[in-house]
Amino acid sequence: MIVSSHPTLEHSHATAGSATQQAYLALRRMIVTGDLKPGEKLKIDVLRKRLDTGASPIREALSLLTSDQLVERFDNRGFRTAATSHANFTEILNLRCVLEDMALRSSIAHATETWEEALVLSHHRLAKQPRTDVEAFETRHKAFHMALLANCDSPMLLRYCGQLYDLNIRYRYLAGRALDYQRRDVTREHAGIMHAAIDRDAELASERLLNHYRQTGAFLSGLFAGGAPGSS
Amino acid sequence: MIVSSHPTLEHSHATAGSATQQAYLALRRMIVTGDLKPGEKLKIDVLRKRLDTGASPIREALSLLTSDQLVERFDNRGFRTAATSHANFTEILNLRCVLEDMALRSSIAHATETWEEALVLSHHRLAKQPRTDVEAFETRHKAFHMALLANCDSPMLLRYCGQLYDLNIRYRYLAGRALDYQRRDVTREHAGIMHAAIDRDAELASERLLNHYRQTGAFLSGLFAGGAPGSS
DNA sequence: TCCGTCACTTTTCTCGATATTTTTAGCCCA
DNA sequence: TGGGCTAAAAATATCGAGAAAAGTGACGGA
Repeated sequence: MIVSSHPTLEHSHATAGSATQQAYLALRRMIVTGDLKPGEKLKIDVLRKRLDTGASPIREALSLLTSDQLVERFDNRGFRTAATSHANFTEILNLRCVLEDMALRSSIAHATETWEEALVLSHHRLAKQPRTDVEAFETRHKAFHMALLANCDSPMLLRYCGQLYDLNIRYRYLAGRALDYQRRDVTREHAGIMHAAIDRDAELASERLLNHYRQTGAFLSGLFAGGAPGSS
Repeated sequence: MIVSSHPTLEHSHATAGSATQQAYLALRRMIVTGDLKPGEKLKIDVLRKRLDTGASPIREALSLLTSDQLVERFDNRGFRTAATSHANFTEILNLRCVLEDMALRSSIAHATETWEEALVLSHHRLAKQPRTDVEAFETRHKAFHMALLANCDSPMLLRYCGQLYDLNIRYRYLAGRALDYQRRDVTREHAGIMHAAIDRDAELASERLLNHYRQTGAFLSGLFAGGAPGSS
């Protein structure tokens, strides 16, 4: 169901998979949710004990996380989580706006009934999910946003969007519940985007989507001035 | 000097580095140049013997190559090189056009003398490099194109451009010397792009750059019809 | 006081062996 | 003949120990 940014993992909350896979998922979540802080050194041994697995799976998982730009690797000097900064946040926001705009328009251009129905479904699930369970909410939130783009004809573009989504969500976690959720009626915004998409109105849908992002973006960006998230 | 698409490797033709690093570079080149064919199964043991190293470095190198979308990983089912297809080629071309357009404009907008000089230098090196040594030529060709974008203010965007460049060059290698170099005066095209950039004429530079890409693109695309490269 | 050097500690990286999973091939039975 | 089961083979994935590299801090000379 849930589109992962990485071709390797298919299951959303699967029981097992290889040790590497489990480590990958665990580490990924730890980084995205801020459990592992930006720029933090990732010592193999520490992680090995924490996740109760061997060094090889950890090492391989970290290498894979490199794809997602959540981890950086330094030859003979180990791994660390990607740093955060205001500039980086802005970059992500800008790239998302450009790429998601493309993807959304393409998605709408190729609209099918199946896509439309999947979109409605993901929206329903999102609307029904209470905000109390933050992780569950974020999972569905991503699922909804990816469902919007899912019908686009470019898997690579989709992959980039997924990646950028996760990088962005990381900043949301870092900002903490500061922005939970400002004063906006986000639910209404989602519905608005979805309806425009269903009506095949690419122009309107895109406008609403980008607005959606830019508002959260501006808010988060403001927090930086206040010195909230970020390492450097 | 040479901007690598991967933060890990700094040296262009360094002597050593870790075994993983060496494997990464070797495998990368093998895939890009078509020595390892698209969609090919990558058996650890075979590669281990071929590169005369352990299984761990191979494994880790392959995981890293995942970042570059040159390798795909399947849990418990090993690795294979990324497949090629006409659709994929088109995707890459389109993404490149959008992203390089952004990057180039940004690069020009932030133009400095240092950047300008580095650009001129890379162009000179490219012009001086005879086409007989294909790999050396391609290295400088990439260096030139990246130099154009290098001054853009978004490292992530740059990274994507570098990745896409390599994915594209792979198709060129696959097409073989079929397009070496059609009937165009590519050298003149490069000079044209560079001069527009130096003149800070973003509009013209971008137009020339995209034209440059689209022409090669159209040509390569034509080869697909003739059933030249690609696996599926 | 400052800088370079050396030995020591910590951490990363690599190897070879073993465990687990997938794939293949053979076989039986409808 | 063909589908499904089982055993053997092949490949992947994992572990634990040892080698190599980077980091640390004390000592000695200018």
